[in-house]
Amino acid sequence: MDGMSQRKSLTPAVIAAAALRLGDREGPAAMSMRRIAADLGCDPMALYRHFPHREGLLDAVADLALADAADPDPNAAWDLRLHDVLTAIRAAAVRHPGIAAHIAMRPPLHQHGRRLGAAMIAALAEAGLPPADVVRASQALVAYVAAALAMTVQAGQKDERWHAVSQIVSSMSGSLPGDEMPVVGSREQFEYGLRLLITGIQGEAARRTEGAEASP
Amino acid sequence: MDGMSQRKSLTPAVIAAAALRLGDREGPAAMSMRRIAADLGCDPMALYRHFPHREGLLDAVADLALADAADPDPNAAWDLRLHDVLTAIRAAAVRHPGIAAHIAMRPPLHQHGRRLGAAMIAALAEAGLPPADVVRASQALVAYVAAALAMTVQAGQKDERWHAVSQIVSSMSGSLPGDEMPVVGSREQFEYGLRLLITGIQGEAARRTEGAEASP
DNA sequence: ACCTGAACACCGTTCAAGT
DNA sequence: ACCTGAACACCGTTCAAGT
Repeated sequence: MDGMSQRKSLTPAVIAAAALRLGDREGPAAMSMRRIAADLGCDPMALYRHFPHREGLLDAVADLALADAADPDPNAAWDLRLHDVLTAIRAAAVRHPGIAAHIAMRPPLHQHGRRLGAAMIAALAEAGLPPADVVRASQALVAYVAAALAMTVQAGQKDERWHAVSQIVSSMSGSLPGDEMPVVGSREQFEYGLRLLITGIQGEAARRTEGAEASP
Repeated sequence: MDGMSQRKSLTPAVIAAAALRLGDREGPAAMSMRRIAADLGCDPMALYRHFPHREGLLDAVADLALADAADPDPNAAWDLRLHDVLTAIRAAAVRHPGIAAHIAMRPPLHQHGRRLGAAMIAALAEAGLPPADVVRASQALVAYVAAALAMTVQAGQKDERWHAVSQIVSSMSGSLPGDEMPVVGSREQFEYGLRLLITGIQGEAARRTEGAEASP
C-alpha cells in the first residue's frame, strides 16, 4: 500500500523531471536538492545516490529540456541545417522561460546536447571547413546561443537591467528609443546574430574552397 | 587611533574593490556580503547602505574589472576598432580568471561597460548599418563575448566538463582528439568566432551600401 | 535618524548513527 | 551494505532593538 504511489523507485530521469517541473513552476531557486527531494517525497540525501553533486543534476535537467529540439532535415543545405538546429535549441529552451538561462550555459554532455552538437558538426563539416575550424566554429555557435538565451530569459523575467541596457544602446545608436527597436532577447534579435555567424562561416568556407582550387 | 586604518569611510568603490580582490584570491563564492564585510571590518548590513542588493554590488565589481579595457584607436577602421574593443574586454576579464565568468554576463550598466559599448556602437554605425541593425549587431557581439568568457574561465578552472565537451567535439569532427585541436576558451578560439561575426557584419554592411547605390 | 546585530528562512554536503 | 537524518558551515535579507 505504500510502495507504489510516492516511491517512483527514484531514477535519475525521474529526479531530473521533477527538478524541471519545479523550475518551470517556481523558478531556478526552486531547483534545490531539498526542494526536489520534498517534491519527490524522499530524503534529500537519496538524490546523492544518483547525482553525486547538484551540478550533475542540473546538467541532466538541461538535457531533458533539449529533448524536444528536433534534428534538422538531413536533405537541407548545410547552412539551413545550421540555422534550424540552433533555432530548435532556442525554441526548446524558451519553452521553459523560468530556467532557460540557468540551462543554456551548461556543457552539452548528455544525450540530446550531443545529438544536437553532432548535427552542428556535420553541417559545418559539409560546409568544407577543416576539422580544427569545425571545432572553432561550433564552439562559437554554442557560445552565441547560450548567451543569447540567457539574455532572452533574463530580459523576459523580473530582470529589468537588460531592458535598461537596451534603452541605453538604442539612445546611443541615434534612433528613437523603444520605438521600433529590436527587443533584447527577441527571436528576431537572435536570428540576426545567428545570420551574422552563418554569413561569416559561409565566407570562411568560400575562402577555403577558393584556396583549394587556386593552390594545386 | 581607531578611526583611520580599518574604517575607509565605506564608499561603493571601496566595497567593489574589496569584493574584486576577494574574488580574485578565493573565487566567486568568496564574494558574499558576509565575507566582504568581514574583509572590510564592518557589519554585513553596512554594505546594504551602498548597495540595496547583492546583484548591484556584483554589477559594480564587473564594471571595475572593465576599467582597464582601453578604448580602441579612433583613427583605425571600424572593423579593426570592433576587433580591438572586444579583444580588450576579453583581456580585461581574463586578468581576473577566478571570477570573469561571473562578471561576463552582467549588463553593462555602469561607466566602463557603457564606454566600451559606445565604442562598439560607434564602430557599427560607421560600418553603415541602420540604427536597428546597430542595436542587433551590438547585442550579438555582447552575447558572444560574454559566453566565450564564461567558457574560457570555466575551462581554465576546476570545471573539467568543458574539456570533456571539447574531446567529444574533436572526436566527432574527425580528427585526432587533443592533438592540435583548438582549446576551448583559448584566445585563438575567441578570435575565430569574433572574426566570423565581423565578417558577417562586413557582409551585411556591403549588402546595405549596394542596395543604397542600386535603388536610387 | 542612523546603525547594529540577532534572527529568519534557507542552502549543499558530510558523517555518524541506525537498520 | 545500505539508507537516513541530524549536524556543519554557510547564505541574502529582514527587522526589532539599541544609540
